Amino acid sequence: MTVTARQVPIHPPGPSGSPSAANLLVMTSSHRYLEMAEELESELQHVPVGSRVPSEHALASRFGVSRPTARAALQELERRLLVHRVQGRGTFRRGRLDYVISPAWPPSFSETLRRAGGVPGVRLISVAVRRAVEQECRQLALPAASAVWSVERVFTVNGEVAAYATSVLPYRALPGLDVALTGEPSLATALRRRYGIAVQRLRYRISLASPPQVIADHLTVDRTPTWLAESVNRTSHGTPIESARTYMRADVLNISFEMEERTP
Amino acid sequence: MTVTARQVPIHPPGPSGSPSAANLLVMTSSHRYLEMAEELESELQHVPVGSRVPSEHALASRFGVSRPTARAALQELERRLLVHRVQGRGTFRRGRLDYVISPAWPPSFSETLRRAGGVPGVRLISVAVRRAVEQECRQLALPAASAVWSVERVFTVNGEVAAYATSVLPYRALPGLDVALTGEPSLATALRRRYGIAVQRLRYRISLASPPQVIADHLTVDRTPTWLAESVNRTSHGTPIESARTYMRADVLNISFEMEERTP
DNA sequence: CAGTGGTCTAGACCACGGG
DNA sequence: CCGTGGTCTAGACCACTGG
Repeated sequence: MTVTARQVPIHPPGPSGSPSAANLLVMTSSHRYLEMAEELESELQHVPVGSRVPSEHALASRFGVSRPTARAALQELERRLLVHRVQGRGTFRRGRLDYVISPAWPPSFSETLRRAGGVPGVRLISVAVRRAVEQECRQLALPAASAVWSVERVFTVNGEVAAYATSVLPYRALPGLDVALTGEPSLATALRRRYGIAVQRLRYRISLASPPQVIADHLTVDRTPTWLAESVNRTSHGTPIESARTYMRADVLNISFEMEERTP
Repeated sequence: MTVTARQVPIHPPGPSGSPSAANLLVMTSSHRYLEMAEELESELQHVPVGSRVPSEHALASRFGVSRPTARAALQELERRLLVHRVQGRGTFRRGRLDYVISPAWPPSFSETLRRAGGVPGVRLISVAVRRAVEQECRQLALPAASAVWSVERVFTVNGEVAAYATSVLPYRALPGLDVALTGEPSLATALRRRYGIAVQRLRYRISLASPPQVIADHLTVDRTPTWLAESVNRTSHGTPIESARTYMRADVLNISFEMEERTP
């Protein structure tokens, strides 16, 4: 059985207009900016990441439309995650990195990014001690209201902000974590070097969410949806050691989440 | 909820404005549509899903802005997945369903949706037999160029199109699948009733992608990014039985992907 | 300083849905 | 039929980046 190739009725059959050409013009003229987007998208296929894309003004005159229309076309390409726009600088070809999460690989942002061919960076925003809330105690298998480290970090890839994470770790088990982190902002590395702990994934849950304003500011984006990963990591002995919430820009990273093969 | 309320500042703050007040106006007036979006977002928190949201025209007069500006505010809310707009009908509050994928649960779209509190529907688009490409043979553990069923389906939730899937299954193992599916569009149910096969997840990979135009048409959306799930299911004996590619609307479903707990 | 994108106006016509 | 959202124009001013 085939797909039937449903006959689509002609669109607005203009008043006795000339046959096909007229129909084509009518159809197209009401979606001019989408046509432009299609045309530009196909041209962009062969353009290297980071290249400059013509300006709104240039496109307006090339396609013979007003600037708002040319702008709409570029915004459409931005929604499709194909380009990246910066006020005062221009529009540029964008490429996303494939960030693969798998139970088989260690839970390090930097490691995962390097694997994807990116140059990772970490910036420590804050380290603080506070009492854990109920959910955090449950996830880390701690007594109620235990003291925990709260670590706030921003991650970059190829110089661009890509993610924001808040991690919560048990305080007693990790004395001097604040000092350890100021010299070595990679949490996985700090845990290994300072405490001999090799972290592994325990739980991971990912979804798509519109970030709160505060976090959107850290990510230097508007509040369009981003990845939200909620994770718990453990030591090689099975003890939960870190609970994290990570927001990741969907226009920079294409998260690809792989499920472990079940042993049959 | 009444309209107006909020005293809206006078618009064009003419030259020689008053000092600090003027500064405030300048700051705000350059992000008027975002201010509107913030205000509307907070109002929308308490609005039930499906409710009508004021029209562009109404908002323009309420906030004292032009229609394009009011429109920009509503589009911002749409990007944040808070509202849903239909030409000729209006703007409505949107709610996403939490679609949870976990190795522990059976790989049935309908089942998963019911679990999330939605009313699922399936529409069969096509069933066909063809030769498998190399990758499909590998995933299904079949000899090269084996015959396979290719099944195309569209899924709805609460009457709205939510997903589009193409499944590939071995032909020899499933005689008469086309007939079985015309009466029972749920693949999991058909496999169980007709062949006594209980499918389970084997592999699952999820990411975010801009769908091809053909699939965007099936989903009745523009080409904004959607979820793309690539999955392989197996029988209870471990034999791969289905390989699928599923596009799911991110504005309808919030996919939440859970990793199995590793046995320590 | 020129060029870029970001915002905004005040209109216009169209396609669509429902009464 | 009217009201909705979808598209478009031809301008305007602003904020930001870079040389």
